[in-house]
Amino acid sequence: MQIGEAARRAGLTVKTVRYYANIGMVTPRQDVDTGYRIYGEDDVAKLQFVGKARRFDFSIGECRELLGLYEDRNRPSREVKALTMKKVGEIDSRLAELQSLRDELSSLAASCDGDQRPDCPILNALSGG
Amino acid sequence: MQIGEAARRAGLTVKTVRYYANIGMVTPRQDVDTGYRIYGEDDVAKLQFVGKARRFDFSIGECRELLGLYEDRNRPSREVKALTMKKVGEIDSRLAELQSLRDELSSLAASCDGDQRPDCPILNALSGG
DNA sequence: CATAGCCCCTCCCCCGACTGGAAGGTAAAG
DNA sequence: CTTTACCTTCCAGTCGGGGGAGGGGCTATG
Repeated sequence: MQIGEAARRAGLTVKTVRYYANIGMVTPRQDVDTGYRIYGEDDVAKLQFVGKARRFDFSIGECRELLGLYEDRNRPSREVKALTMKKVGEIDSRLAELQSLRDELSSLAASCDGDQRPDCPILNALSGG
Repeated sequence: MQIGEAARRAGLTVKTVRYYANIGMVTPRQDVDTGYRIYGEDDVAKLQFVGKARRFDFSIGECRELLGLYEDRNRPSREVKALTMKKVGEIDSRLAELQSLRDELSSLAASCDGDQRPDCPILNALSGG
């Protein structure tokens, strides 16, 4: 199939799929005459795999790594699990960070009258060290 | 003072402070002879303001907006509160998104034995639509 | 006097992960 | 034959800076 259908079936944009081909992540066959990229079912599977991993916040490098493990029929699942757990840890950190940010901002908002007067605790807090 | 001290006192890198000068966010005086940027106390206050707002996940554009409100002695605090509430909403969305991501990933990891066998639920889940 | 160690400057390229658009080839339908 | 909908490559831009080259300048020490 052509890139358009492959992209549609993988839930990605054509631009993104072309980008993945360019960086050597998912490399389709190429029509010698037209220069069109030709995707097979296996390519679509890989695109779906990468798409989902990206939505799971894996970086391109990590996707490449996962894809390597995915394609290697003899890989130990230990490596995959380790990578996943590492990612979970990172998400936990980011969650904690965002949560404290949210609390701080929302208490600032609560302490602000939000009226016409120029005195605003939010700006005061921001301007204080 | 010179850019180095201003950056140190604002908790930013020199590169960042120079960048803020270039984009017109915090514009110091300039020594005619040496070309050095000269920062005053007011500039340091603005840098601190922007630095904290950035750590609060406000974008450069939003910082510019907040800084405008900060510098305008007659602005209604309503505008500031609205901007803050909007940001809190965005953080809430991102939190929910990250949380579901985390749950999905961690349950995948839990279902994976992590041994030598090539069968891995994580990869199976990723490759499934 | 030379050297070392800082501080400052501008300039340009680099990152990730794409996205947008220009300019042009290809294929199928009317 | 023309229109439409694909596809191609290539270049530039996004955001928020970071890295480093190449240069000027100040002070302190040998």
